[in-house]
Amino acid sequence: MIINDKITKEKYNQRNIEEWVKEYWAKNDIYNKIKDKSSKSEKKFYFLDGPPYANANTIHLGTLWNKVLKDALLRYYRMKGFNVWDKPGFDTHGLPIEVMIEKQLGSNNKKDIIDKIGVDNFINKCLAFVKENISAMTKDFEEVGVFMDWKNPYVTYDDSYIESGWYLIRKAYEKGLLYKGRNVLHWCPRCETTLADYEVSEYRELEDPSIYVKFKVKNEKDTYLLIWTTTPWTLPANAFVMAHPDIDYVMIQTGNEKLILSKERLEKVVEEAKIKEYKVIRTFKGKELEGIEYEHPLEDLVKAQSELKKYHKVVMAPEAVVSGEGTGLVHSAPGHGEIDSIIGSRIGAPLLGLVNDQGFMVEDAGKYAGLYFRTDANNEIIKDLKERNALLHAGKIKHRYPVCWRCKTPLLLKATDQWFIAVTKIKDKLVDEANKVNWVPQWAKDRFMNIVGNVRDWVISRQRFWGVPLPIWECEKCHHLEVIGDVDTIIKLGGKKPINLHRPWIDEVTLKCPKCGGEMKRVNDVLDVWFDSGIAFYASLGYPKNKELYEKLRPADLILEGHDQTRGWFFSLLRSGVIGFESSPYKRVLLHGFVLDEQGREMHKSLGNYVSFEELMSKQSRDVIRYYVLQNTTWEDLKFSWKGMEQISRNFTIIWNVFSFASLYMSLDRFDPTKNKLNELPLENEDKWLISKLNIIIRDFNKYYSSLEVHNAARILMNFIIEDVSHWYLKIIRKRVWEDEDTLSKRAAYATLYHVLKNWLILSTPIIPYISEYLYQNFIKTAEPDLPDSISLLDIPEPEISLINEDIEYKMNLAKVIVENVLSARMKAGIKIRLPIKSVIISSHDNNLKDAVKDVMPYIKELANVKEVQVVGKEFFEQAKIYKLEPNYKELGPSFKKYMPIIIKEVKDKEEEIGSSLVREGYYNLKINGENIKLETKHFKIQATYPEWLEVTESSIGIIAIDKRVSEEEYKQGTAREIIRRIQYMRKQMGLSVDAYIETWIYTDDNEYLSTIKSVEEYIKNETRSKSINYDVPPNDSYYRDWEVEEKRITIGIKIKQ
RNA sequence: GGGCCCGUAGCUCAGCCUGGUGGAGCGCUCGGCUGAUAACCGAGAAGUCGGGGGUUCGAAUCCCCCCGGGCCCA
Repeated sequence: MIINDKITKEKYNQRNIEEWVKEYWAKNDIYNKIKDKSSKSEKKFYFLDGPPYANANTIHLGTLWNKVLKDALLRYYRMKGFNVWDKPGFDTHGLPIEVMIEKQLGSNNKKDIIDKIGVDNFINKCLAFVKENISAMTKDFEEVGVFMDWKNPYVTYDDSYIESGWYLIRKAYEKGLLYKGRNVLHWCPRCETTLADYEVSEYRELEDPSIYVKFKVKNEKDTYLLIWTTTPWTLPANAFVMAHPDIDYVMIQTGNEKLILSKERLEKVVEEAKIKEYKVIRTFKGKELEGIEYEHPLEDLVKAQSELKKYHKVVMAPEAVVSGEGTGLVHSAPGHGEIDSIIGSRIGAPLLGLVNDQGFMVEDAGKYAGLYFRTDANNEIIKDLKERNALLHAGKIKHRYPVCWRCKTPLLLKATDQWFIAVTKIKDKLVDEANKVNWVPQWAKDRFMNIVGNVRDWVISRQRFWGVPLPIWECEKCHHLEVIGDVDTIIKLGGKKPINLHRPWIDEVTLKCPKCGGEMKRVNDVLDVWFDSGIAFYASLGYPKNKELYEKLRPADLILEGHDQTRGWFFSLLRSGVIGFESSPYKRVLLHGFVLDEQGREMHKSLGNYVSFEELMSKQSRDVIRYYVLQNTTWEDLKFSWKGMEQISRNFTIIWNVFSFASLYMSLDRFDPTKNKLNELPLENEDKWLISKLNIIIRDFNKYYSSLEVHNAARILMNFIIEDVSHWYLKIIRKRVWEDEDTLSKRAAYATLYHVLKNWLILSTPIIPYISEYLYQNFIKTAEPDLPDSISLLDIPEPEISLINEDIEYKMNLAKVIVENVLSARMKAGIKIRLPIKSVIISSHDNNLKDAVKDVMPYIKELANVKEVQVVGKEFFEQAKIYKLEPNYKELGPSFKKYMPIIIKEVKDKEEEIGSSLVREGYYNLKINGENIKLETKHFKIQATYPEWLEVTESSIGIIAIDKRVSEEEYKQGTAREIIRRIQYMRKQMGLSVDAYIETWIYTDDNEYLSTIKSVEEYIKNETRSKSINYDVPPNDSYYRDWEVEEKRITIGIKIKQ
């Protein structure tokens, strides 16, 4: 079929295009057609989607980038003939969602959930909330053209998913990795749950007491250990004092008391405590303090102290003593400090905590029982210390203090019983498996290996509700434990399958103890939410219920997420993979960056720099957004800029114009691509050149995709259509295309352009699928109706290496250089392009130039308006008078190394002499310290001043000059072009179609000028499709206007000629 | 405090691996072109290549230290 002119007639509007395409895809079920095609392939491609957290009803720009990048890759792999697994996922459990629902329901703590709201009600609310969010987020993803299996996403709240989770816990148990332990961990007293290390991510500037407390040394009169703390509430749980064996300590006398503290801190402490007079009695190493016993100032007020008393000694703990703060003596409460607990267990001190789950002091805290830790307990303790003369000084300190990442409540450290997986035991295997993974970019691997090398045991239990229930049942009688791997086992052990595997329903399931026959109840905890997404690699495929699918697809061929997921998802996947399957669940990882604001700061609603998905979509079109995020270097952060997108949107106009140009002329000439095959037509050099370029693009595009450099693929794609096709090729073929007659040359140009545009469109599909589908449907497919229903059903082309033509590349590049230089010389000389240049003179070191120029003459003629090009020997420019030299360090350096500074100086001093010798002889002998140094032309860039009639420019190929002298003949032609341009302009103003014929009137009272015009009448007639030219005042019914051309007044009139 | 990434023109970024006179696009000023023109071409202004030190005849590039931003951890 012939090409129609739909694209030409249409006014370009990207948004309308996208709406049309969106509708087209929906109506014609394109996604499923693509899936059908892809699923027939034997080449598997298991892509695993990192599930976004379903806690909002819209997506962030980062999430958008994430999915668009995934889409750009999946579309590519499908078009490469892979059977692509594209199930998206959503992460749905966890504390953040619980907290949001709590806020919604006005709950303040766990007790409210249990007593007022009801756990079943609460869970149902959480479920409804995430379901709504999932459908809203899905809509957003679809809105930017993400083709994934949205009808069948995996969601972590599904019973089947939960059961898959149990499988891993059971596996860990079977391998002896699951254990219950008592550890000091961060605890949120509002959420009443422990937080894993990585959840302690938020800090606030908070004010705390900063107190210096005196611990009396036993059996020494008026002698005290001086300790410093910002957490007075931990003092009741004090067990011992830590000191550094190698640093210097001092004993000072102040008043009638002796204080012991570190030498380094003495000055600071004295100043802060406002001690006026003191004397250093003795200086000694910390080692000497080891074993010194002390009396705790609150001993009698705290019940627990009767137990802790026996540990009241100074213990050596270099790892716990920071030299820059405090007093060098650190009070230690093993139940409330991480390092404290480690040192404590070394000396056998118990992990005794005195704060309950809600943050209040417990019974064992004696006098302080019932007080909230950071407020009332602190105050009361400080008061008592003061009364007992145990307080040297009480000040305030503002410091970064960890708060709960969801509810912002200040955290505390507290010893609790939790379930762990002993990841440290499988560290070697983790490292081995991690090493097999291919990372893009490379450096991400170093980062990851560093993380893997520092693993700690994984606290999997959380004391919450909305999560995968921990599948552990304990016998009330004999304390036997059963770790359940699936629902069948529940039934086998006498339990009933609940209507839903979540709490509270699962809590009601009791089992019969196989050991003693007693009743077994489930441990109340749920699993860390990181557990959920970490098992996605098999759980999203229904394993182990359905073993086949995972066995077929494993391992994932590609995962890709933001660089924050290095420690997050990438790591938890690996961990689960090794625990459950002894192998890494993925082969390849691609990192992408974050979306930051224009200044490179994080986007926050509170900072006012936040751009929402909605705002973005209301201001920009989908393809522009897609291209904008995809062209950014994938693993670097994206500084979001409206202007940047605006720029890209302008490039889209050019894309459109290219197709519009093609459609205009091809339709006018009734060009049929199916009947005009590229290999049957006589291609001109420029055609061969463009096809060569195209094949380079195809080659590189595939290369970039295979190394996951989508940004480079996107960049070369745009660069090609703009620079090579629009700016260069279309300009060159204009003359051929304007021909009225049906020539083979014209057809060759059309066939070339059609071939290139079609292939370009196919390549661009994964990146900008809307415009490419639209142009495919309305430009390609109208001409080739037998093609499939969507451009996405075509294959990504393979490069035809034999068509990559270096010779033509070289020549075309030569033409570009010459044209650019001629234009530049014209500019300097003030000669308009309409005025032909008689002669261009080139002197080059390139010996092939003379022949090459012949081949590219047409381009130079056409684009630079030049009559002839002379390639001359370098002697031609010897007429020049003055030579200026610029050293070419790249050449000079390697040749002369150490002599460089002297050479540079000599060259400056004897510039003209050296210059003219270089030009005339080709070399110059420079004597330095009696040594002869031969300078050659290649060592310098030579500049010269030339005669008046020459305008000279320098280029990479040599000297390019134009002859500025304008003869009669050139003047005539220039005049013709002046007139032509104005007539063309008027034609356009009138809205005439390009092939319409006109009648033309030209009137001027300058007779000399008129005769010039008359002498080029034929040329003007031809170019403007004028049937005749009348040298008279235009009639009133013509379209006419006055012009001033080179200071001459002229009236031109035109009228359509039927 | 530690690990990794980033810092180049007013803006967005390439160049860095493999050292050789600092680039592109946009924006600005001036000039030109014109039958795909919201396009295009040319010229100009604009840079301590984050700062300092080192290696080298020569450093944006390699090495060390520091500063700012990001991510992850402590």
